[in-house]
Amino acid sequence: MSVRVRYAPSPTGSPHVGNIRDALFKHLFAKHHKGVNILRIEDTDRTRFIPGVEEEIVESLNWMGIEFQEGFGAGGDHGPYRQSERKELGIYDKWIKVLMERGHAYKAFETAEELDEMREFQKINKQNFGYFGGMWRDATPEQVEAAEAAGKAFVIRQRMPKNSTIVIEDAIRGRVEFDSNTVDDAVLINGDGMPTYHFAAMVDDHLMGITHIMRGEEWISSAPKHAALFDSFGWERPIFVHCPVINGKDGKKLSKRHGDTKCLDFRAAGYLPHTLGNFIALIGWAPGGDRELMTMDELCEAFDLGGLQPAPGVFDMDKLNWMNGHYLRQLSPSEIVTKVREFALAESTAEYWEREANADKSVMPGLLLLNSAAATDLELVERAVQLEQERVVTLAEFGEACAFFFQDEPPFDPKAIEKWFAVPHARQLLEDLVTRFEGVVSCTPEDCESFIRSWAETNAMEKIGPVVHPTRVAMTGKTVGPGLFELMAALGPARIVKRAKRALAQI
RNA sequence: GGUCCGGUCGUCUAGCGGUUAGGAUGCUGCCCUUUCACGGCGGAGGUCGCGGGUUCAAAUCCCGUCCGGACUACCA
Repeated sequence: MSVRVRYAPSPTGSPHVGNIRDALFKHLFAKHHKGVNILRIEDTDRTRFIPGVEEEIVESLNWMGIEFQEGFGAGGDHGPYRQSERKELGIYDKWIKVLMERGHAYKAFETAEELDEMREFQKINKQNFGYFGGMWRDATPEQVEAAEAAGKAFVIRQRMPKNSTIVIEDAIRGRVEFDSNTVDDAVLINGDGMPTYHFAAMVDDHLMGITHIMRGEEWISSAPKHAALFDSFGWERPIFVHCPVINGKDGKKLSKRHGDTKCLDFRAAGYLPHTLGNFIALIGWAPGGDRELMTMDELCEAFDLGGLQPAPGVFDMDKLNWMNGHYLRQLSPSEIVTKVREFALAESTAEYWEREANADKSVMPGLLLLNSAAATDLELVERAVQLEQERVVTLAEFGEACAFFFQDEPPFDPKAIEKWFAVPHARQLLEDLVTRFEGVVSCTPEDCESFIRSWAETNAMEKIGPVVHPTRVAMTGKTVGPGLFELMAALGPARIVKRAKRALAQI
């Protein structure tokens, strides 16, 4: 039988890296087995629905290259793939009726207040929390009829079997046993007639032929409810795969205080989708051996349940940065220029960098400058990008890193001036620089190098450092950056002269 | 309170009864070198949570214990 898995997000918030990793695992698993990955929207709780999130889910998934062969936005024979629509079609009504008829579900008429009281009582008396039958599990048909006749609101609860052991075979953890008496009677249909996750997801998983229920480990404790549901219907249980979650550096659940966690924020921050994918695939899963840097195809090829980790992992930004720098270095300058330009122009990029949290970083001006420079002098931009790509970690950094190439008057770092324009030979050096390149049409890195070296030699300098540094400050305003000769050649004689003259005014 | 899950360098992990416990990242030293990076070569960092067993032999198997986490909603 071919593998069928589903990614079933709830449109209550933009997907964070944990959600996306969940989706990635399913994509890899489905691809590996040439199976089907299904996208299903779990929007049964209308009160928590946030407009626009469905779009963000799709956008995140598309950006990451996570594919669906079936489901929301992809079509298929098991639709609709939005649970609210399935509810309208009466799918859940039909199946809850079956459950009721078989005695595996019952109506419960407690009010919210009564339930609160019950929980309070349980807490005070140190009893197990939860609804284990209440007033209605064993109510007589007459009592139920009377309550209905009185127009009381009700929910439909699962009648968990008593005094039995429910065994879950988890693909990662193996056999997990539960005493059914410790599992409460979950609400299957709420007071509005909407199915809850416990019911809708399991019915859909069966109807959609899901073979593996892959989900976060936070679901382990409700697995017995789900298993019991499948048993009650007489359906074959899918294989449960409870994946480890991703935590923040402090070992706690990922949240805003860990910085960016939304998938799309990583895009806006300048990370490559493949970096994020490769990186998060390795949290909670390993291909065995020492493999780390892998293409999407390699990940698909290598992915198996056996490599899944039982313990939660921590999201390590340092390693993400390293990996992004690595992949950035593998791109050609023209590929990078294209990416940076798209990146600079994307609305989400500006939105991200204008946020208060990023107010201290000036990223957009450089990005925009690079973009407009590319329109007039693509060659310069490509050379600039090529020279900077080995010292940059994200797309966002290219703007600022390359800025001095395109600025008419790149700002001087005061400390750089202090240090290198104060040397006794600075003036003469810059004047000679002007003389050498004035009126020259073009120059190669070799031309620049020979100028610097011979200048050092004729001025009896043992090393070229004292010649290079003042020149660098004159050319870029900074003390750090690409190799001087390459950078000068990219700038060209005209700019070299102009900048040398400008620097002379600073001495 | 209850149920369940988890535990190898700071972090991600390899390991599946016999290894000097390996790799990556981060930190760090050296080399390269015009700076910063990149790259190359080293180093520090793990009593495999702890305590018992089983075994000639345990990170690997068993038990206990501690610590961490999840769930315990008419949310997912």
